[in-house]
Amino acid sequence: MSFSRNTRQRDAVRQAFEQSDRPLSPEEVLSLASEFAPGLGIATVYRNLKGLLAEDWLAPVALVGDAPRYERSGKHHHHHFHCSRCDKVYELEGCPEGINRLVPRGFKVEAHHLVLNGTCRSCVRP
Amino acid sequence: MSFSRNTRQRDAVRQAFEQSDRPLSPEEVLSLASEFAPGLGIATVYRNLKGLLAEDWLAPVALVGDAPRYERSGKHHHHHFHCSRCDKVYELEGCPEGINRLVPRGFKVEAHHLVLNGTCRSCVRP
DNA sequence: ATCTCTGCAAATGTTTTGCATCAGC
DNA sequence: GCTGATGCAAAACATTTGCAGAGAT
Repeated sequence: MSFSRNTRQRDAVRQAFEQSDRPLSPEEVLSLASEFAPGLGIATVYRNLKGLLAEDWLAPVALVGDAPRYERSGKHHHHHFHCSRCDKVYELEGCPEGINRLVPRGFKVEAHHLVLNGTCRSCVRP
Repeated sequence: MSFSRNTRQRDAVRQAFEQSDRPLSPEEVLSLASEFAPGLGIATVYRNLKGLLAEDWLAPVALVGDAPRYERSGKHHHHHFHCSRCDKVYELEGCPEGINRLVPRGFKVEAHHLVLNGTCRSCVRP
């Protein structure tokens, strides 16, 4: 095992996520974290994303037809809403019942991811 | 509007999906469809995937930490299980209750996607 | 005969890696 | 001072596009 050093850049990436209430793409992380660590490079963003995913500080969010986003893990359990008009991703509270009923015998479930697609409030009434 | 011609290659791509009971990646499509259309190029696969998505013959499946897959749309409503050991994607019957309860007021839901992650039966007992 | 589709190769866009240097510890 | 982390540039992938020629209608 190796330790991770606490660099200015890694802190900046973490801050980007702490300050944001929605999942971020690598480019968004670069632009947000650059304020705290000027000169930050995209390669460093990717390296830190990978590291923070490995230590489970971040979790990936998969979206249909769009690049993956990342968000702080360890929050309370929640799901997502992906607006097809503005592409924003919102967090949803709660979790539907009966997910375990879908699991075939012999399969072992460790996690689940639910994404609702549609139009968000801002886009419905502009 | 323009019409799509019925080429050997397009048929081959469609056949790949008809013969498969699970979502496919572009590379998998290339290798399966090549049997019906020798010499098939990856660019043609991508062009046909795009076309078949546009005419709603195919639907994309987003996976956490893995490239997107595609499957025939128009099947009965179902969800997916993604095995983190062998990376296969299975179809699940049924749909959990109460998804609409998660939707904030003013949001309009058009679709939802649920993916369970874990270990499939073949990988649990090898 | 027309005009779309194909294969190839080049172009793009995204993510990863090699390497010299920098900076935490 | 040691060693992991960074920035840059190049490399590796994945996907898209331009173009000349093949093939569907």
